[in-house]
Amino acid sequence: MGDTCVTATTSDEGAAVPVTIRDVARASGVHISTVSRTFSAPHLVNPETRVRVLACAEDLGYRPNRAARALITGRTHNIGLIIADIANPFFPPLIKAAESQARHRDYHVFVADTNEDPTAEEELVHALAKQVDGVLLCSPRMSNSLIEQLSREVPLVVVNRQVTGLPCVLMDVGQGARSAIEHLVGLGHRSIALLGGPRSSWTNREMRRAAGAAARAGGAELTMLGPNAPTEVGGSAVAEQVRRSGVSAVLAYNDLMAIGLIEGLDALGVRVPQEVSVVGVDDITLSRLTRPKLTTVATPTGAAGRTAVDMLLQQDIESPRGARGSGAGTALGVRRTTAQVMLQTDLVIRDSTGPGPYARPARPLAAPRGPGPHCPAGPGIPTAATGDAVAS
Amino acid sequence: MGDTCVTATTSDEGAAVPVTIRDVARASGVHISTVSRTFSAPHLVNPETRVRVLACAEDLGYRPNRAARALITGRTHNIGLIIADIANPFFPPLIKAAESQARHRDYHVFVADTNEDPTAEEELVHALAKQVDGVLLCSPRMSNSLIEQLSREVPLVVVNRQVTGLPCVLMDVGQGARSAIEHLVGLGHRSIALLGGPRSSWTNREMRRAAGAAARAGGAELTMLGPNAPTEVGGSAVAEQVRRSGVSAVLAYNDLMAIGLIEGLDALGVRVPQEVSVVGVDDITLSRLTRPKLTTVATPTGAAGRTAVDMLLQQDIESPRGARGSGAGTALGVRRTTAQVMLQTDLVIRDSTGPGPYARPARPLAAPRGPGPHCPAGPGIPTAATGDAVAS
DNA sequence: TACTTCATTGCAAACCTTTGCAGCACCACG
DNA sequence: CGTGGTGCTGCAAAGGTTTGCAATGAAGTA
Repeated sequence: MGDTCVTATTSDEGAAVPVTIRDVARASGVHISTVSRTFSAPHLVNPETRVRVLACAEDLGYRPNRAARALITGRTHNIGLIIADIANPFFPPLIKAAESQARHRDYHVFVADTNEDPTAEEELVHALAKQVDGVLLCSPRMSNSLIEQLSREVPLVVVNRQVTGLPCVLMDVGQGARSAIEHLVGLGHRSIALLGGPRSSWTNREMRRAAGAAARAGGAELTMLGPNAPTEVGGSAVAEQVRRSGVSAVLAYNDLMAIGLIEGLDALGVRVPQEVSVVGVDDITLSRLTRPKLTTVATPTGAAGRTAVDMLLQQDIESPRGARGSGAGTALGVRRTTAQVMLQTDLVIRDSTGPGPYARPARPLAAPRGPGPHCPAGPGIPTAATGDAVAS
Repeated sequence: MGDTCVTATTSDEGAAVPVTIRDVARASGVHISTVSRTFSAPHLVNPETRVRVLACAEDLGYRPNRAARALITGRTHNIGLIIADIANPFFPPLIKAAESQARHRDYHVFVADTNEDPTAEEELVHALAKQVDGVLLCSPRMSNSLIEQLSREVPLVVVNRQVTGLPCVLMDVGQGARSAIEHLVGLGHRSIALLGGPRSSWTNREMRRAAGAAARAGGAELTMLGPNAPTEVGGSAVAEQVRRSGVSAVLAYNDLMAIGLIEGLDALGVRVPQEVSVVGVDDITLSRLTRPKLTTVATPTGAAGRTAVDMLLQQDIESPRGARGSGAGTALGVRRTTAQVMLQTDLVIRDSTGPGPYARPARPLAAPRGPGPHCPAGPGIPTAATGDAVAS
């Protein structure tokens, strides 16, 4: 085992004797149903008995078995959160917001990472299906039809993807891409590259569409580069290609790629923003820490997490899953309400964009460092919509 | 709802009719037990029947209910992973390694974030207890005694904390802190600060101990600063204090704090490493992206994740939890094997450390930028021990 | 006093699956 | 022909909980 130091000891330890509702019933001299009610419907049991039962439960260290409860009620009070890549700093704020929102409603969140792998996504939905009351699918890479199919197995809310008939939380990256392109055109750039992300990404398609339109409108030429891995190395890998293409500005699929690209250009001796301007998307905290600080399209990730949880729980509550009456009954479809909410994005101008070759020298060659003229006050907090606005 | 755009539609959709083993049995004309065996013990059922059952199952879209199965077998094939802060880039590599290792052994991983909150930690262990076969506790903030108590409820493996009697995966931050101090002393620093992390962190205590000893041995004075939040803002918040203290070098609890500190010093006009040298711990990817690149103690996070999963599964397999015989039987303790493994750390020298006031001018004042003289080849890949070495 | 109402509790079925045991048919062997 | 074995299947209990229904007793009402 080489360098690793291992010490091992064997010990007799109190085995995990699972204490059940039955033990508590025996100890407190009541029927198990009374114990059950003490926990799940306290108003139905005599205060005296209640305290006695609670005391015994406390004493024995009893904890209700949520799995067994779920078997009957059909509600686990868990929600699943499937994430394309935990290592992408875009997601943690979303995860935390979702967890906090869920906690307020007495739900727990189980996060799972798919490594951007569609197969893992599908498998995880199946694995989670019976253990959670619903699943949040964040930036899924699988096909729309598969998502629809899976949604029949477990309630789904999709984030960063539009699937008709399913509740979706979207961020207006179209608007964001447009603002970015307009910003660049305004700075005097006429030859711009769009650094694409994963092919199966909805965000990617939206950006292409919107950026293309905005470039046409602004009289600029837009070169599409990609698809690429949405990571730092994905960005640095195309630095050479960017240089050869001769563009003076780049809009990247996300901040990670933008940062990677800047690194790559730096290694090639290309200066940002003096020779090439770079814009990212997401406004991850990292984008404030690199030099130059990154101009980027801020996405309201926290609001997205909260909204998604709200939508899931709302949809979930109105149609309990474990319909008691089995077989013979009406197998009619449930009238289900689906909503799509679109959250605003905001361009945050920092130091990675500067004047391009066609910049009007109206003002005496503004210093490329420092906040651009458009820069709003402060670090650019997006006007994130609060997540509680879900139409019925 | 202000800026948010919401569209809502109502649709009739196929309800999630849960198809059970019974439906499959009816459809294929066999008893439910045969269906069960088709999935969990295929060799016991006639090949012909098997294909028929499988066809029906496929047809009906049957998926075994893992929760119900767990109720009987006592095994969920899930493992829980409780993380102090998902947003800390230290954790994602650990999470991914754990997930990959678990997947190889046909387990799923549920991640939960506690926001560095001990209460949330305890609550999550309880919530997970019956839904997983074991829990990995990463950098826990609760007390040792509480951890021991919880370990009676569900098998636990602790990462980044030493708890006697429990399996632990540790990283040798003591050694790391020593190397860092020796590195600084060697550069001619005699007045060094230790930027502490959370008070309840085992790593924090280890670092204090080891750094203190190393400083004494090297004839340097060590100032303890903290406790602080183990984040970027936690680091930048003490920049002023660091400047006032007059030290020429700082060892930070982790990279995030180190980076925050550098930011803060930069804002104060203090240059790193010319005026103050800074060393971090963890070697997160970010530490290669900031300027100056961070000198840091690399911790083998991936190996830690893999090892922890291995230890949990090993401990788990040898003592199945759902002991069939209930009450009357022997309530003796199970003979349980616990091991502690210590993984190596490695100092990676980059650009945030330079000569101190007592540097020997042996060589003509080396340029402070660029890799230091000790820098090994490449980006400093730590010689991480592979995680499969767990003694029994 | 007789009847209704209410609060509290017990009973037992149900949720979905696994699994020890037993039954059955069939074959081979002596 | 009897015996034993084998391969497959069914039966029913078990796992921990919830919940509709019924039973009990007490209090209130006429």
